[in-house]
Amino acid sequence: MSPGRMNISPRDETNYGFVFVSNDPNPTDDSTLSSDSSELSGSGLAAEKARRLDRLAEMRAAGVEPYPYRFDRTHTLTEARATWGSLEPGTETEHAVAIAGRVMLKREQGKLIFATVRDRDDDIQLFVSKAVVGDDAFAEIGQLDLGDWVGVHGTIMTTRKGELSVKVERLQLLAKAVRPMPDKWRGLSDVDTRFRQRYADLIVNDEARRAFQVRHAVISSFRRTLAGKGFIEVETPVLHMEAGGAHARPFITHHNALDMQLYLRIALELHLKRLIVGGMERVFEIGRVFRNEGISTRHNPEFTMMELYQAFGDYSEVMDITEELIVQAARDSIGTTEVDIIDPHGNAHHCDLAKPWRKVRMIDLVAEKTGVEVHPSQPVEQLRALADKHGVRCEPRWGSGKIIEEIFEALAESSLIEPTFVTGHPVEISPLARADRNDPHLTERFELFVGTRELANGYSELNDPVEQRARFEEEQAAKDAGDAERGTVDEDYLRALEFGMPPTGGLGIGMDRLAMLLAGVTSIKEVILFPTLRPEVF
RNA sequence: GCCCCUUUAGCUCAGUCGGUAGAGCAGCGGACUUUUAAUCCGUUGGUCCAGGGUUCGAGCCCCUGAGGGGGCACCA
Repeated sequence: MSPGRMNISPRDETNYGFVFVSNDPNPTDDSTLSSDSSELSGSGLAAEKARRLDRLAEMRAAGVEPYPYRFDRTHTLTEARATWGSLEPGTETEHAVAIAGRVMLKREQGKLIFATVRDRDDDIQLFVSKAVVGDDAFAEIGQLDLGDWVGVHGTIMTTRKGELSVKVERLQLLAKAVRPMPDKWRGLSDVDTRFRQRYADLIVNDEARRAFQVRHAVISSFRRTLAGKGFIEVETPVLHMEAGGAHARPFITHHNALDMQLYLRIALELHLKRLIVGGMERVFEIGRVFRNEGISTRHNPEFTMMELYQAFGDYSEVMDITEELIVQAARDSIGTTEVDIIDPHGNAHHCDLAKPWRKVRMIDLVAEKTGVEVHPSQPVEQLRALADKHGVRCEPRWGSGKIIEEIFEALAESSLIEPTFVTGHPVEISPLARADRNDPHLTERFELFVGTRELANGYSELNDPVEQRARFEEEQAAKDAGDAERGTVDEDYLRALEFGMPPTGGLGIGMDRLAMLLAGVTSIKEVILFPTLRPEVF
């Protein structure tokens, strides 16, 4: 123990006392009556922080900066392990390295200290010998706390048991952790804390880090695949005058200078198609959209969509792209196309995503489940009766197409475990999709379901401005009749279509849900770093 | 919005019949020159989520509320 620990200067005491009091407004228990140093003898959170802050003060008093500005490392730990990971046990080398990371574990053993240091992708053991670093440095290293960031100069070695290690010659504190780490072995399991304090979750939970690595790999895979196909990545407005392109309630916000109500976007669709009108031919955007709806294991109010639009294509081509994007993302993120799909009941279904995906019309799935042929051209009373028979509640204003969708969702959706393209949605529920070339009541549309979750949605884009206006007017009429999620007439979008949009195939993929599938997690919060939560009470 | 579950030390968790709070880790003191969730000895640490109520006595029973989780509804 260094002399300074027991005998801090008055200035340090003042400093330390201020911090302590600010963190604990009520330090009036008996232990504080004797002296400041007695605050260091407890082991509550406040006392633990106080001890660590005290160490900071000692270091500063000794002229050592505990928060230096930079550290130049020669190797990441991944690189070090790749280079020397196969050394024989008991090897000493002359290879000098400089590595950096966070102290995760510490094992003091007499005149040796072993510590495990981790950087972003790997960890390595530090081997500290009193005989090598000297008494003073050994004592200082012994003062390190779990969680501290350190930079280390040393040589590569392996221990008798074969553990790759850096034999420390010089160790520098890069940043002091003044708050104790969560449990070193069991991590952090309280989900509230995990989501609110994601930093702590990432420090101690390998699974959390892995899920976000998968998410990153999926998104970068998409960018590569799309770049290879000649798609251009664009960014379109988040603040919208009209919240169009999907059926959803928007968030409302306000611009002060323009004194104008604005909506946060609920989809990327209408702006991207304007770019197809403008001749950009192949565009995509990976962007945040916002829907003012409930929160669940599958829904976060803000989530990430990838939408793409391809001129001269139709929905069948877009289905091919969908499959290619997702299969490649699986390879790039988890190294295989074999996944265990976890259904809402928690059962795992092994599945090879690389197998061709089933394509089935929505009306055929409904017929399969009910034994009755259905079609949007049928009278609404007939379909309402069918819905009643299967316990599906209908609202009076719903037409035949909407009722078919409701029956599909109630009866068929839960059986769609393996990747399935559900196609041929009724026109009524697809205001931006082009009518089927063989059936005016259906659209050339598909939704991809995996593990009963909807992952993607695409169609042959409606490019007839007259037809689009009529569809918008139906949406507006439904909205005026009280259906808050229906759309409005977007005059600027219609003007764009009037300039002429080439035949176009479009696609939207829910990136969060795809990341869930490939990461093998059952809650969307596991793939969103900072999910929406109620405010924490401090 | 509704229903169910949950909340105990910094972290992970026990807590029996209602009798006044425990363990492991972390921390602190000590031993140890090849450990690795190091080990061993000693030791500090509690607004039992909050507020009411019942009771001689509440972590435990009752009521209300809050956070979180799951489900339903809504949706992608």
